[in-house]
Amino acid sequence: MGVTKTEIFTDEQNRIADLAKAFAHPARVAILQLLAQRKACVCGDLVDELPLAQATVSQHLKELKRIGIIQGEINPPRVCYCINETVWEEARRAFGSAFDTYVATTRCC
Amino acid sequence: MGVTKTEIFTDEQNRIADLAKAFAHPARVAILQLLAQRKACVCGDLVDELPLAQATVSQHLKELKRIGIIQGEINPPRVCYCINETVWEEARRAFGSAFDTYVATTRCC
DNA sequence: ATTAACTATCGTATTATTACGATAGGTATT
DNA sequence: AATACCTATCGTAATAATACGATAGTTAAT
Repeated sequence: MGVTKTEIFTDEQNRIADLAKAFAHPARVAILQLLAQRKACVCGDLVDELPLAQATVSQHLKELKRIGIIQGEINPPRVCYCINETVWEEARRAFGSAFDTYVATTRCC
Repeated sequence: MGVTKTEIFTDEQNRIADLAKAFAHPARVAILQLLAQRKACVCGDLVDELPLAQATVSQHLKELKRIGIIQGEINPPRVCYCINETVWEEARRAFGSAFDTYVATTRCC
């Protein structure tokens, strides 16, 4: 995304932006929905479910892992992915409180 | 962000991704925080608050307007921006139900 | 040992994003 | 009318993101 001067923003703002990136692509939304719905971890089944190349899915999984919202356990030759509950709750709270800062009082425009 | 095959995903998935983009950059998080906190609309004060060029702030505002989460009322020579309550609530519900689809039961990996 | 199956990574083409200076266009003030 | 002020847009450079084929590396099965 171009340059993004992260140093001029607070850690909280940068973290929220990063957590939002987890949901900022429909493929990642789909992956997170699949992982959230199935109690059992889906592994490479994700590739079958999504009309994307294996390399592309793997790339999205890598991004989600970087953010921390999912985790993978290597179980060769497969890898088992699942939601990282801690980060999931962190994201829930972060967005929750972000939305709560707006109290709909009087309109202005 | 490259190509993004939106046509292979559901409308809901694409909408969530779009709403997430509103928060997927720290500058936009900062803008939304300012607009949410102040009951009165901040206008070009945003440019003073953020250490970014006026053109850059305007570009972020345009993106937030495209998503619909903010709205601007032209009041020349100023423009008054504020949260669009409808879309704000839409986003709250969308993320809320997204997070609720995950019920922490048994771990798998 | 070969083969098959599953993933991650590399390389690369294409497109999107970010940032900013410069400019244009609007209104209010002088 | 000229000026000052505010904001949007244009043009552009730099960088990030998306997607995929090809390849490499792993383990299980033959």
